[in-house]
Amino acid sequence: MTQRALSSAANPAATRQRRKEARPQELLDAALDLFVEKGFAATRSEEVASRAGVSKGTLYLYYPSKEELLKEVIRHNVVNQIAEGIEIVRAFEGSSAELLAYVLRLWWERVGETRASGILKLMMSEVRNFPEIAQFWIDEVTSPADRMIAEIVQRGIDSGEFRPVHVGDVVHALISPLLFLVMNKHSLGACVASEKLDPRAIIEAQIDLVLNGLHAPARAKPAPKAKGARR
Amino acid sequence: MTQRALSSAANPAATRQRRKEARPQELLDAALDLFVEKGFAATRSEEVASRAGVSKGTLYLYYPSKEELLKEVIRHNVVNQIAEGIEIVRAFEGSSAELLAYVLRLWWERVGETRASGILKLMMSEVRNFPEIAQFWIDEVTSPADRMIAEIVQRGIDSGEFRPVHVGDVVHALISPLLFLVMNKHSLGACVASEKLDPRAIIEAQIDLVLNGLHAPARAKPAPKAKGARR
DNA sequence: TACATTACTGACCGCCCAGTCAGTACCCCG
DNA sequence: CGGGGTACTGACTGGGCGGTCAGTAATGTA
Repeated sequence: MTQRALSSAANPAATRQRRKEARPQELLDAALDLFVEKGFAATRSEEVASRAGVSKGTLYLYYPSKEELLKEVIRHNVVNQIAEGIEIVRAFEGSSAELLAYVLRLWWERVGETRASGILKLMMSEVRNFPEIAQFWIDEVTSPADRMIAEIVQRGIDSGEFRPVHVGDVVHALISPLLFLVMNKHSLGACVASEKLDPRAIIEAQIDLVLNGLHAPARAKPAPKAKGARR
Repeated sequence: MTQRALSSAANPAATRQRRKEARPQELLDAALDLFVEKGFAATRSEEVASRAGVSKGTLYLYYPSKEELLKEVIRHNVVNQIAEGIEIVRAFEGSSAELLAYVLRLWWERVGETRASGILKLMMSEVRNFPEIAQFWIDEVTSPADRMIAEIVQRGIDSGEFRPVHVGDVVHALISPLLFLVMNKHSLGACVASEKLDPRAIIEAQIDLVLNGLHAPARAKPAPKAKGARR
């Protein structure tokens, strides 16, 4: 996907090319990388163009402003992921514990390890300057995702597989290490080699730990008490 | 026109004041708030000055450049916190489980709830543009903190209170929800009221969950569950 | 080969902002 | 009360960057 951009940037005598179809995607890719790495405000639009192998003028042929480019980067990288993931999960058959483990691993494979993970850092860093994006993000990403995890946990409680914890809080406990890994990958981990973590291992440990913490005492089916009650 | 009205020290008098001693701190506070809110690159130095109740020229009397101001903001807000926290923890007497719970609550109280939490977001967002800061941060913050938590967990394992998990991974499981809360507080949570979380509740849930996940099988020595997670 | 179409270029414009410095006014000391 | 030291100001500058557009060259057509 970025080969073309890299080659034309590296190739000194590259002749000018007309590739109307490929430009938007290449520009989005370049913009995502740079916005994640340097931040939106610190990235010059000419850099984006240059990394995509075009001139600044061409960038503005496809996107009316730098800000609109940012929004398109976010929209474009989010849209496909979510619904697709939810569908995969719905099709899963097995215990709630297995499903939770499956979801975490799947998410890391499909998001954490890919360039899409950069979107998360981008959001964290920049939302406050673009409030409209915040609402979009909640509606399209966090709410659906939270709801999906919550359903799994709730099902586990109902079936007696898990003890009756507060569902919302467990959702956060499950999600936060994934975000932690992503943030690390795009901040400290990208600066200092010694800070590189082993994501797979951490995720497996988290699965192990939380499933142990959720597991209902093995004796009776209904769990002993409503410890999770709050609010 | 109304620069002075924004002053935190809040004397509406239009007369210019000479307060050499107080300026540096006020400038650092203003800078921290704005850098966290808008990002380093997107914050104009005149805004910082104005929020601190001085003119831009005064800012440059105390800090030689915007970048140096950023570094000073980070240094200043980090130095005190760490060593102090470690000392408090060393003085604690009690089971490892109690100590872990204590540390999480203490951290939230001393960092998560205070303006110091903004430093975390600032780091995540900006380190990649300031590699020197990354090393400083690791040496002064993440390494000591990780080591401290790891020691507690290790002690718990040695004493048979916890099952023999991989220490490093558990440290991440413990830390990540705190970071999650902080990042939320300074990004989505600061934009959309509906995204506001209940940090205390989430921390209590995390404590409950992880301690359950860590708990060694009850066969041999440890006393029955110490689940009294209440304040 | 000649022409029409249009994807692409890059020099240019005007605004914005980090950083400066000659001047201002506060405060203290006599 | 006057005068000197200095904390503070804000107009100014120089460079940089978002955004534009007249021009250029690649491609399609005949």
